[in-house]
Amino acid sequence: MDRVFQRFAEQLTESTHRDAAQQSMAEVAAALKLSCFAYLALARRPGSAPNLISTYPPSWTAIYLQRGYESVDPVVRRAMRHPKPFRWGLGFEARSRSEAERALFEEAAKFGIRCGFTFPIHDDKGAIAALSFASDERRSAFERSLVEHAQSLRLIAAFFHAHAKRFWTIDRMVGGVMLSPREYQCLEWSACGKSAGEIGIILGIKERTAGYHLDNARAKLGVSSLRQAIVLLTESKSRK
Amino acid sequence: MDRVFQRFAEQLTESTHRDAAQQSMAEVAAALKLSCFAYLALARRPGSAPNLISTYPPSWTAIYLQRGYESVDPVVRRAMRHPKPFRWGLGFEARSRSEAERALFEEAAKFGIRCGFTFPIHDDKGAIAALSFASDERRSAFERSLVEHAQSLRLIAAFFHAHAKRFWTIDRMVGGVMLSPREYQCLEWSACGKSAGEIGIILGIKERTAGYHLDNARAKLGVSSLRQAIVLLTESKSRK
DNA sequence: TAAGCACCTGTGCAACTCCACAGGATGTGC
DNA sequence: GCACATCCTGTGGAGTTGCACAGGTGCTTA
Repeated sequence: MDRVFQRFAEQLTESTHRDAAQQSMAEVAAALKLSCFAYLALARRPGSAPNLISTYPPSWTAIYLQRGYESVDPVVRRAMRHPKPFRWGLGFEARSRSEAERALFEEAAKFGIRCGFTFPIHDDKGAIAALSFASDERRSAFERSLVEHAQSLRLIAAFFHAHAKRFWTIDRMVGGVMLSPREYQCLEWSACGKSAGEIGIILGIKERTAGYHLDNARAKLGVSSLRQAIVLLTESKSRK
Repeated sequence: MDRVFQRFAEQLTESTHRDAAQQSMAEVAAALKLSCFAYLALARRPGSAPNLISTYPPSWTAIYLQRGYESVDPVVRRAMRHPKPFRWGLGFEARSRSEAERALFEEAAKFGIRCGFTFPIHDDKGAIAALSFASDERRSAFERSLVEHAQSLRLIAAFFHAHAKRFWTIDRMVGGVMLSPREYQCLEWSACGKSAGEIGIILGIKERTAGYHLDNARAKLGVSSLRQAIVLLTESKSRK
């Protein structure tokens, strides 16, 4: 079992994409006979989409994200309220559950997500996430494993969250400055070695326009060369 | 306790220097009443110095490293043999201990390092390290904490190792490739926006020579433009 | 001794960057 | 309506990069 955790630590630390992180957690879940897992990081801004890394059935996760089900998920509600781990199942919080929440649970059940155990994550920066392990029915191996490894899984949840949040490269904040969508895009392509002419072809604009956006990016970042701008871009990417 | 581990995960993941990593572990040790800790990563090549991150008394660790005591440390010997955690104290492995090993233990005792608990780390890549918590005498709080948190501490050891080994990355390793001193230097200046002519003036070489080194750096890194090379340089710097 | 590596330097030239000038359109907030 | 931000496009020219050719020295290792 310790080789499993050792391997998880290595893989997660070295993961630079969400697929690798997902794989590292999937291996832990398999070794502990925990079926499937879902790590859900709630958006900072209400109404924005959360971020998910999961081995739940893709047909279910696609629907969940598309319909914004995190807003009517009683597991999420509970996880937001308190960082203490909890069990859930079909009768979970039945008395305080809305009709929409009940419908969500019934729909998830059709995809084999009927019961589970969730580790809420409230980090120092105010972000809230949850790591859940789910199953289609209560199995003694599943339960035994959770009890036996509860403390380790809490640590694993914390580390997974600390790494996973770096994958949400969303905003265009570079060197403390916000670039426009086009400026950011052109700078990214330049960092890939593309010339203004090539960027123009890629984005369907003139070479001159691509150059214009790169000029703007340099000016905003207060640097005199694209190379310096690219350093700032790369640094901001690795900080997230 | 979970806030302690949560905080540790955040701090360790975000640490870019050994001081930050040391601080993250020191806080865990303090919270668990585990006195001081020492993470020792053995060198791959026999005879080379190990790497140490520790809150042991600096007067002791300086002597330990200077005299190469890892080669006569029975704790290290045991940790190299098997990844199972173990306790040690003044009578540790007395029967198989050499005179030099006995002397080492007695010397450490003078610095207040008399007993402890060690988590050996054997990673997938063959590297061997050990995380130890030590004390000047056996205290019930120390023992109780170790028993209670043994499993978490094993995970913590694995994660600490996965992160700490990044600090020993040899200089001038960029994108998995080792650049020559001059190549690295010229690339660093280029990343600051300096042209080959300017680099030549700075380093007291001809513009042509600076360009030659930059050409070599690009070739070694397998990229076609300096911009791409600078991305790799910046990434490798932020990973250290 | 020969080979490999790192460092040094010269030439030429097409493509590209950086900086400067100029023009336009659209959408948003006050 | 006006100001601002973003996006779009044209011109010119000096300086620089990327790629190619060529030469050399000194040190280390098998």
